[in-house]
Amino acid sequence: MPRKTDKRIRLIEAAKVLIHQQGFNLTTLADIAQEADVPLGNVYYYFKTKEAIGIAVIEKWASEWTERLAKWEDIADPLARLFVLIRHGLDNLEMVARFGCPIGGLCQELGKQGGPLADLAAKLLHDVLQWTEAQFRALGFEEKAAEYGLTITSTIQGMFLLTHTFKDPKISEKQAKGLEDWLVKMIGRKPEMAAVKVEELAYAD
Amino acid sequence: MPRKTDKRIRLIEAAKVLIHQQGFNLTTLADIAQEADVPLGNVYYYFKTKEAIGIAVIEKWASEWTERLAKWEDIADPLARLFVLIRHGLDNLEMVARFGCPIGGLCQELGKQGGPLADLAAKLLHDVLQWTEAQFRALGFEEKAAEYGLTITSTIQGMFLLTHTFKDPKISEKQAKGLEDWLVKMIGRKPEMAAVKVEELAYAD
DNA sequence: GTCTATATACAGATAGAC
DNA sequence: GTCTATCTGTATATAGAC
Repeated sequence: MPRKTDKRIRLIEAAKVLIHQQGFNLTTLADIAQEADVPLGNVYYYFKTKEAIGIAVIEKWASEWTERLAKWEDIADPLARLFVLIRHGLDNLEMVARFGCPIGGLCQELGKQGGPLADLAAKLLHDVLQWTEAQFRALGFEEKAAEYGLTITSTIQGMFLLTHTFKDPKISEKQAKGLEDWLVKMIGRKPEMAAVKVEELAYAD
Repeated sequence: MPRKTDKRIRLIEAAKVLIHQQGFNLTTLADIAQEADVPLGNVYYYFKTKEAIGIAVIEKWASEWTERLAKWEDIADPLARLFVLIRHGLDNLEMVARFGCPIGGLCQELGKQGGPLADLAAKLLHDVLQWTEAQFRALGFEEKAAEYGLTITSTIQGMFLLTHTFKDPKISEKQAKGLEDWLVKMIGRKPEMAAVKVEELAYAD
């Protein structure tokens, strides 16, 4: 039996996909309504404005990532956690090649416009950045944690942008390998990946 | 005496600025016409469609960068050339913090849409990428030139995205320093910057 | 070449019957 | 809660006088 929030969820999911694929400004409410199989006029019962849908979509990304990052905290080795983050980015490279990084795309597009959407999008990336910093602190880096966290996050975003621009997943594969090598060399050991369970690597749906 | 192409040039310049600041899709022909001080209807005498303006703007960026990269070829030391590229990116950090990297922004936004605009935007980044690869080859790297070129270009794009997202020029400053340190360590020496003339560092207008 | 007026299309948003 | 019909604004693009 469809619950009260059923259509709302379908609308958010449809908007999440379409905004990733087309960008926020090019995605119309009619697009979203059609993809969610909801009549256009009915959309406004669930969301007062287009911006409200944008907010809901970004909050959906935020909750997914909060959950994902929290789950990875179960991994014993902080270095292995960083490896899992990097490898997670390699799971959907075909998507990244076609449409770019969902988070990076939102930050780029909405960052220019300012307002609540820009702030929320920035918070998405900020959460990831903070998490990476925390891993470096757990590895014993106090002073350099912020810099290294920035390097990881920035490198991943850079490789995604080039992967998207040149439609070439190999770019991310090569750059990710380089990033892992950098980590191993800097920490002085390899990650304890044996203890990482498969479920913790799976892409949450 | 205003030449035949005077308005055309004003329109391209206005579009170049506005598209950087607002993105391509959010920039209207009315915006561009007003900024260039040209009546809206007259715009269509110079450009048949909005896409045609987009093409002209990207070609303008392309010619600027072609000239800039060619000028930097005059620098004797290829390592110094790479340093000049990195430091060029630090010249307009307030702009980058507000509106992101012009090239990266175009690649991100237009890459999703496909078509001629996406291809032309990708070529912008491709030209820079190729140039960086050439510098590594000039430094004696044959096999690794492609990988290192990718690393430089990708790192710069990543730091610009985070600088824009968090509105913090310090991010680029710190990451650029890290990139320079990586280069110095890898090449095994510092760049010959003494021979780099001030004019070669100046931002072409 | 220039510019006003306007055609056309479609976006976000609302009214109101059901 | 749902959905059709529609309002209103605005974007791209064109027509045609000057």
